[in-house]
Amino acid sequence: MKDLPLFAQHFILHWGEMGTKWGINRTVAQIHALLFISDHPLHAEEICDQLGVARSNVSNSLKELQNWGIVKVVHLPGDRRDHFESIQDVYELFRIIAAERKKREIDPTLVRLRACANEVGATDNPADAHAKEKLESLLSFFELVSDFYTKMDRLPTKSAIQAIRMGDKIAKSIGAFMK
Amino acid sequence: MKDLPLFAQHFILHWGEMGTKWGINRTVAQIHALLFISDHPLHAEEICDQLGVARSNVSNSLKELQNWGIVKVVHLPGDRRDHFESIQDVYELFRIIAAERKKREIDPTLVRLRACANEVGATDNPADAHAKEKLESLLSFFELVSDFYTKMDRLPTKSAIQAIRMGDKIAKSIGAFMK
DNA sequence: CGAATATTTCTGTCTTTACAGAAATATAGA
DNA sequence: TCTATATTTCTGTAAAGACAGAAATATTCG
Repeated sequence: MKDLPLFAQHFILHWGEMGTKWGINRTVAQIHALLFISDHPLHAEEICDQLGVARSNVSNSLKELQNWGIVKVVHLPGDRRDHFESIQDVYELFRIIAAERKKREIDPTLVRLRACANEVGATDNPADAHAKEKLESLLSFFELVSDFYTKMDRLPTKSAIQAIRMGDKIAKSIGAFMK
Repeated sequence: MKDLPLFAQHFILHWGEMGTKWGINRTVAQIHALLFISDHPLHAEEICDQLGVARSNVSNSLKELQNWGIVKVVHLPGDRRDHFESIQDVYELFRIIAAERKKREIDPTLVRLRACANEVGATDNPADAHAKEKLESLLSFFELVSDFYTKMDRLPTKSAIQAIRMGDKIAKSIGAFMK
């Protein structure tokens, strides 16, 4: 890590810590940070040297990043080694991460909540009335979030960003309209 | 856990697994799930029995949930024991979670990115030009997200939900407007 | 104040995850 | 095909996190 400029070290370390708070392996996040700020694709050995982690660790972490779809393999002419580069566009990056998290976490939760709602609906025990209502409201919320995601994901980046920028004005006008 | 109806068991177990994927302790998430679907506040001993975890574990997990602000202590007349209840409104629940995550994760990242941007700005080494640009675009993105959060958080729940519901129409109209 | 009960903190164990180094496998060019 | 190089998988160890049970502390009521 000593070879890297100080600001890069700070960024990579912070990104690694952030990762752990979001259930992402520290090394995985650090490698991503390194690739993200790099102006050219790196091969595994370079990543080892820069971050001071074992070759195997880098190999597995890179596979993980490729599974997430935020790092790609590229080949350089006259070089047999795999080189790796991160998605460079920030919005695209988070769009992919959001899509992946939805697929892995929101969607299975929807399935589970629907199954639970079925189970509780079948028993129809009055003692479960409150729990039933709670699960249903939770399900509604996740469906709302899921639908919103789908809508936003269909939009081109520029429109989506614009919508985010104008979030308050839009929501305010809706609020006024509803009164 | 055997005392609980099957759907409740399934929900609690799933919620626990979800938690781990988001960097939240499994037991913490399970206790929250239990309190969320419960129609009355529970005391620590009841939580132990229902989930089959140690008293100390429950104690620490409850403290964690209180730190997040999604579980509150209540006292029942004629009972010395602390009783605990979860925020019951789903939107309010996720509003609080979002606020807390922003405070713990987005805000420190903003601070860090600004510091990095400063550091790289000071050196002004042409070799760092690309990294500088990357960090700046990342910073812009986080500032956008942060601002959006602040705007949305100021809105009453109903308006916010309405804005989410109408997300696609709004964004589409912006998109058309921009062309 | 003292006993009973409730709660937190401490300590050690167990489980899981992270990770290095070695071994095995795969790949490309000679 | 053989050799050099790249990559992945395997294996053991180390570190971190989760958690139970015990001990300590605090609280309430008689």
